[in-house]
Amino acid sequence: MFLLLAAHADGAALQELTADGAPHPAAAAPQLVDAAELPAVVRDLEQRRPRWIWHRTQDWYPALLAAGVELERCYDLTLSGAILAHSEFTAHTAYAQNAEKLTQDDELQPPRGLQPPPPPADQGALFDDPDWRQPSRPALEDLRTEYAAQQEALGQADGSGAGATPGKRQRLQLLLAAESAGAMIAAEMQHTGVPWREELHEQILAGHLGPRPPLGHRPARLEALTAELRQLLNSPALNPDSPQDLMRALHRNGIEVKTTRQWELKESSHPAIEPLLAFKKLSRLHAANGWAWLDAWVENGRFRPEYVVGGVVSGRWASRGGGALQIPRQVRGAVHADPGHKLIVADASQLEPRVLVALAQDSSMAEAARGKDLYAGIAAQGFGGDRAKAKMALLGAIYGATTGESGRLMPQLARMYPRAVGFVEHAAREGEAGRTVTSRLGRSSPPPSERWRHSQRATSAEEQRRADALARSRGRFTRNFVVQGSAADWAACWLAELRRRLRAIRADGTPAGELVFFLHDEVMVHCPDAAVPGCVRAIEEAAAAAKELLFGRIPVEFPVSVAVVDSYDTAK
DNA sequence: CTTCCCAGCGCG
DNA sequence: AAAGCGCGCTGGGAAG
Repeated sequence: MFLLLAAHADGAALQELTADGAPHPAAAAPQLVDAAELPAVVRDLEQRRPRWIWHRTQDWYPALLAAGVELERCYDLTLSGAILAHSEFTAHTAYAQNAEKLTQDDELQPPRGLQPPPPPADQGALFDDPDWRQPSRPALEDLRTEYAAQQEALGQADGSGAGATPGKRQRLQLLLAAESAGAMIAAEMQHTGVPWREELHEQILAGHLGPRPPLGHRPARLEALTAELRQLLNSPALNPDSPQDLMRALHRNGIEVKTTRQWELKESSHPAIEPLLAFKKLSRLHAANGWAWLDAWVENGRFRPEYVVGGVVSGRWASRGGGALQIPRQVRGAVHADPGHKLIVADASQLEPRVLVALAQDSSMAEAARGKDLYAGIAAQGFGGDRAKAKMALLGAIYGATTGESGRLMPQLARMYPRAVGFVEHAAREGEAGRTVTSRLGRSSPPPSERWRHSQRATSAEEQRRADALARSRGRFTRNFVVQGSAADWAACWLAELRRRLRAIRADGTPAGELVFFLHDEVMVHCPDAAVPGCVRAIEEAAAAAKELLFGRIPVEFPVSVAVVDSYDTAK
């Protein structure tokens, strides 16, 4: 069952659709629902297990969650439209070609059918009416047309799979489902929040920085380090937070650095370096995750960041506010399970290299990946057992390193694993030539900008040099995109499969854990003690399911390492 | 005064 | 040891 939900007057309009997006013949007229009644109506309809189709998950789901309504599945028209408009799998469709026309002038314009209605003609008179600049709320019929167009494009994605290998249409359909599920999970995780013990965070801060200072003042420990630095560098007014100021002071004292980055400072043995590095470390803690952060982002024992699904071109999530995807190790001790609960922290070990093995179907590297530690396997096969070397070589191949240690190791890696290295090299060539590359499930890299294409028509030698540098830079991007993007595909499926299993456990009436955090290749579940074993199993089964959804039955494992802990800092 | 960019560093 | 990918956030500092 497909139910389209659109904004209407002071509430919503609801319409049942067929699978291809036509109005369902049995219920031709949309149902109008008052905003106040909506949660109850939706809860009631959910019993028929529909797929909810809506413009943006963010517009509807948070309020429903706040009203206590959880839903099983949805179709997010904005996220799906963005994928379909750019995917190589649908590039030949009318949908993608129309989208391209519409976005030629403005990269950020949403797919057709999703633009907000133009403001009313007498907009000037409404200047102080807050309503006219509200975010887009497309009408039901526009959304229905858009859904039908997306389904048509999806149906035209060519190729069903060979044997057990999923074909392009299936993969793209899977990606849209996983992306939409991700949008629901993001809203649910924001609703639930990460369990965060403020008093533990404050203990960490006090231990490093001293007691909480008055507003606008440096904490005692930073004050003391500043005084010490001013003396050691003979600079009584030095502000060590200012790179320019600091650079001048360092130069006056014969410390000839080109930047003030920590690794460059470490080269010097001047007595001021040690307190300076200590200052930088603590200053960072204070500025990014200090008392002000705690005041702004943690409430009633929960950290509730906003996740931005589809916020990264590769398919990774981004976040807005609170730096949710950069929780430093220093403060992870404050992430603490409630009484009678555990945190289950699971991460996919060496995800990107393993994804590369599967993408390239490199059987030699698959052999090396049989054990828990892929890098050790590679080291044993050809780097004299030197794991660090093997790791640097492989990451260098994925990132496109050309110089330094990892650049030097590339030829050997290429001899050992011609298929895996050839795969990323091919992606790099495509990018250098201005073409697009695509993840396993069909998310494509953006085309080069007009400025980039223009640069490639260089005439002078100087222009040519710059053009080549830009081309290589884009090659590194597309090289990484196929791996990072496919890893994001895998992670999205892992997450969606895990959510499904946790819901199934809960539906039995058994207590189950809740997803509270997701970070590229890592999930955190907050779980009643009794539910831990079932939850761990769900995490592992979901990982196996994700592999099969992406690649079919192939002899490459994606092991997850699972830690059951009270506190996040003891997870790794 | 506000707005924008940079350097630096946190995460994967 | 210090290159190569993707992000967000902060304070400083320049530009408007």
